[in-house]
Amino acid sequence: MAVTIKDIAREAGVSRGTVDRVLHNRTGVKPEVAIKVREIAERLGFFPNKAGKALAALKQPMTFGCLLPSIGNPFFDDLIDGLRMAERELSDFGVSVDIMQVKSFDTEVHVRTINALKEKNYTALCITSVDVPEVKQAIEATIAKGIPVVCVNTDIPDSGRLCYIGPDYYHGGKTAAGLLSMICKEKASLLILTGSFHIHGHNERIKGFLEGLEERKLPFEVIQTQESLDDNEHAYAITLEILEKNPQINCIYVVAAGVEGACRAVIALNKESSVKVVTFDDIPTTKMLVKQKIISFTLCQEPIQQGYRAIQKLFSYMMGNQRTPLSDSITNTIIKIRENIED
Amino acid sequence: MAVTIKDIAREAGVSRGTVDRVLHNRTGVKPEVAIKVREIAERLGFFPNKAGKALAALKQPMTFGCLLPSIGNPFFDDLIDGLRMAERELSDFGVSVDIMQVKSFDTEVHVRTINALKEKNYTALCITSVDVPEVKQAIEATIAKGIPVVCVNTDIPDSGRLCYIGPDYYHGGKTAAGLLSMICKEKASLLILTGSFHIHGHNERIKGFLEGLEERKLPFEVIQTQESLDDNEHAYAITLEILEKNPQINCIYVVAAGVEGACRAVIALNKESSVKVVTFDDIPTTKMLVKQKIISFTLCQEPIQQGYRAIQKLFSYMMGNQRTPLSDSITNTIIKIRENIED
DNA sequence: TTGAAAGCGCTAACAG
DNA sequence: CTGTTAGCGCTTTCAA
Repeated sequence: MAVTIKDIAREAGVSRGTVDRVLHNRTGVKPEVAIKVREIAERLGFFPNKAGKALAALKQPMTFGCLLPSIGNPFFDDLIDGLRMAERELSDFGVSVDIMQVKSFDTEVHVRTINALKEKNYTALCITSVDVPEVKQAIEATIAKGIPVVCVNTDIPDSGRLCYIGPDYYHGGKTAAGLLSMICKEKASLLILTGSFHIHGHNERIKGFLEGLEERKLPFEVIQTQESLDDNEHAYAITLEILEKNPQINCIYVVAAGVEGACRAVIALNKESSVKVVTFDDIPTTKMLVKQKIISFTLCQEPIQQGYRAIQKLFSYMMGNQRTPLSDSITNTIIKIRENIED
Repeated sequence: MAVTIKDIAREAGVSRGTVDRVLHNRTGVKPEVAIKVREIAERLGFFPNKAGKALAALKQPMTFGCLLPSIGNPFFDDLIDGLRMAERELSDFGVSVDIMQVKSFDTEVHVRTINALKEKNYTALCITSVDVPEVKQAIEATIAKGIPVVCVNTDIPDSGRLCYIGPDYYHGGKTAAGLLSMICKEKASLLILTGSFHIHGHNERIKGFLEGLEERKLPFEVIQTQESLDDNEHAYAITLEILEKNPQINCIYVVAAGVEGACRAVIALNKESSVKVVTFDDIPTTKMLVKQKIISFTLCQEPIQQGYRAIQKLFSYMMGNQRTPLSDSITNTIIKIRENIED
């Protein structure tokens, strides 16, 4: 049986209450007693029991607030599933999760929402936002109020956030390049479809991709790089136009949303077999297109894990002594082809 | 706050002890009272609180016994990491894990070990063994003694095991075929290296592979299928010989261990660029060979998850009412190439 | 500055 | 057949 707070109390000749006070760095303990208790705890290798702690914590249940730019973006469905899964698993420990969904990555909307969440006195926040100064400030203010924040899916460095949980976008791009150069024997003439030139993750995916192609020594030429603005109709229109004007294009690299639109253009031009499409994530339409072999492969980022781990991390942080910093959690780059797309 | 046993007791006008008895189907409760309590529990949507349960359970700690044919097989290192990870996470709930490692899949050794584990009165067992009648009987005897069993990595159906946690071998083979047909433009002349013709999983990987190639319409010819007996030296020798005799071979499909040996032969014959090697799992030597591009890709089966989930499943089964059967947990087929092999 | 006690939800042992 | 009680480990409150 592990060592308990009682053991420490007995050993130190004090009461359990005093030990608890010391262990939580609360005031009102004679310094010499505190030192002695700490020494004994250390020596005995004390580690607080989760079950006992959780049970006592039930009296002060915790609620985590989330901000997700998920409206109209099916990618987040899986991430939300992960959040809910963690909530379910931790509900017996008094945890609940509130999700605030917004549409788009508009800075003003995000700042307003973060401030609203701050006022609601959540135990902690879990957010997916944009790396701009205004948002950073809103996060700093939240943390200053004593509400810890984690970033999920998109990092906002230097904001004071506890940690980042999400993919390594650069690495995803590089993996795309690796696989493409395995399936592509001729020179690659590329159409790159990004979501927005202002989103860091999208840029990283392009950078990793191009550097990866060079590393693999696949000859290539970027014919054009365009923004889809995460909109299928727009993606369809520009893909159609560019493919028509540049018949030499044999590969489309879709960095963000707009996958279905781009593929629709490929199909409309009867280029399913001459143009390879490489994408990210596996929202339902993407899955279908992989199964139909319109998309050669798609790279996923474990969205369920992202949601799940974010909540688990916050929980363990709140349950811990709140002084141990959390480490980042980078999700894997998962290659999906027709055969394993339904995994 | 969720509904507790106390709420039910009050509502039913009985004591907490009685409610507990009913909920655990223990004897000594007047049938009509039992019915009433059950009805109220149902109506209130009662679900026992994990933390409370765990705390009480500390008085009767549980120990799970494991059997793994892991000696000399680095694949199991990751699986063991998963077991230990779960043990660590659940240690506060009184869980500990004993691992019994054996060498090889020898039936007699396995039966003897299972019987030994049975006598040690573990709370439950978690085993990787062979699907043969003798082992099946040993498992049945263990279960008859009241010790539940789960199968990890390799299923033993109809043995009464609670559930299977591991890969879908057939599906792994099919995925290998899918990817191979994407990177291979000419007819595939195959050397298939299996571990043993008597291991079901290995056969499934071959079956899935061949059927997958047909589905993808990649022309192919199996030049030879040989047993490596999971031994690198043996794999080296036969690969060397077969490659020399059949220079048309352009693809080696390694279903089990012996990867390093097979690759050594490819290197010895300077065939790194003319022969594609496709393997399973990512033990250290395999990782290295993927990085060196000797192996085109390797298919992994989430070994850490296998160990982790096995223990978690046993725990939740023992903590639950022990009447809800466990569902199988099929791990994903993870494609790894040079770029994501270190994920 | 400290100790004692109550209680989180559940289980088990003991009385009746 | 059923109620009472004690206790798992920890936190918090009240009292001293």
